Amino acid sequence: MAQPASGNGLGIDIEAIREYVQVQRRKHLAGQSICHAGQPFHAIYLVHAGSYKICELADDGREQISGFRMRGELIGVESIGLKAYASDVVALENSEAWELPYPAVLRACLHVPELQSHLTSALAAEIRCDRSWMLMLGTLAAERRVAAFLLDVAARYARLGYSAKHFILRMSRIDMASFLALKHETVSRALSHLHDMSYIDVQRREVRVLDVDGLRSMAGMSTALN
Amino acid sequence: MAQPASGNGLGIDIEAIREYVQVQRRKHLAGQSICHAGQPFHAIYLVHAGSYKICELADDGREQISGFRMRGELIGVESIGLKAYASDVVALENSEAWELPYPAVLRACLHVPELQSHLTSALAAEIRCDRSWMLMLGTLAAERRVAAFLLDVAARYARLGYSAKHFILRMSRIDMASFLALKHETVSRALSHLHDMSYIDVQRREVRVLDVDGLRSMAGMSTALN
DNA sequence: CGACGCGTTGAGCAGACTCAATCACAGTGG
DNA sequence: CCACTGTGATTGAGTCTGCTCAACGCGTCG
Repeated sequence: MAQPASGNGLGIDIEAIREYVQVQRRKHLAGQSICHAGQPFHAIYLVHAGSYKICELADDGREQISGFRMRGELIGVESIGLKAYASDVVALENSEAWELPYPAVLRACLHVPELQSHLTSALAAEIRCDRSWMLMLGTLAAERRVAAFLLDVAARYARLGYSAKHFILRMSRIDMASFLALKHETVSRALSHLHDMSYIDVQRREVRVLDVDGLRSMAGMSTALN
Repeated sequence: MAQPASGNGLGIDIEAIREYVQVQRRKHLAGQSICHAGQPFHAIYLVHAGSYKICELADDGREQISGFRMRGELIGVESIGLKAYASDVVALENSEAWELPYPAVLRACLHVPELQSHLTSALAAEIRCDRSWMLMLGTLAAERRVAAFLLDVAARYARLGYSAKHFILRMSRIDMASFLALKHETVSRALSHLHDMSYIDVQRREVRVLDVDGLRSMAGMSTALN
């Protein structure tokens, strides 16, 4: 049911909607934004390469990363129904996202009923993913959150066909910390400690997972499933 | 953009879909559940009276309240696309929710295109609401979270036509604490302190707001807007 | 090379937690 | 009617996790 979760598993079938939606390929250099909070909302995006971070902003300047997106995941869906985007989205590395103008997507839904239920399911999956992280952040201590985060990243790389045991973190410690509601020093210490306990091997952004079950038990996930 | 937020403002127009969807009124006594995580998903619900809490569950027994719902708000949308409900939903008092069988809702969307965009917007609003709380929980100290929570409750009562200055909290300190990722003693102390500072008057579950702007500035919300 | 951003590590502090006692209140049964 | 019980709320005292402040190392880039 719950599970680690992040992004939406269900990929939109691009080919099925090409007929109705004019898809634009948008490239972004590391640090460039897809959209800023407050800018007119006109499209959602499907990540095609690289990765992005989503940043929530408060009136008084507080801000927090609410998630990271990689290939096959949607961006901007939380702004549906609004006049303007609700958050900033920034490329973590040189990346590419496909722009799907939202009015066209809505029109396509009328012609392709499965698309409608796909979109709805994707939105619901996004909610479950957020809720799952709220649970993590609300109930796990710092080190356990970091363990859960690593497992999530690993699972997402695995889904894309990359190694779940050896990967490069695309985001800085500060971004990780912001997402996990911690300070970057705490994240750093947690990683060092996981290293000391031989759960992982970590050098800067390069991570090697040595003991998946160890990490899983820290993150409060049954080692049996998955 | 962000704002306090909770539930989805947009009420589904029941009359417009009565023709396609067989709506059942379901009453629940305090403590009774609408649904349990793992039970087959078949319907979403619209709260008609009373209030409910939504509870997320982890494999290892951890659990957390992820939100509260009152009149006009939807329940169960996060389970769309799944075979089974993702969370438990429990009535906080004697309440009533209208059951909308999901397959029928989907079918109705084909006949009433506005319903489709309404539903999508409602899901997106739910995501924004969750993100807004993630930001609160991730960036505000305990007392400020409690202040933000009170303002949110007040705003929701106001929207229903009740007083925003004097209301009864329907949930226990433990439920509030769970939602705010705190311990119930901390919530209790925070409320007492807000009382000491004359921002509120609180006796058990009865709350009187004495200084809205004071609370707003604590919660990091501009006092100008709204 | 020097500057800067990022990451790591240490020492001390403080906010939130834990444990525990007490109080208020509703429900129950003698 | 009141003692008894159980749950929820409040408050206190002491502890500890994660934060703050600060120094330092590494790597990149101008």
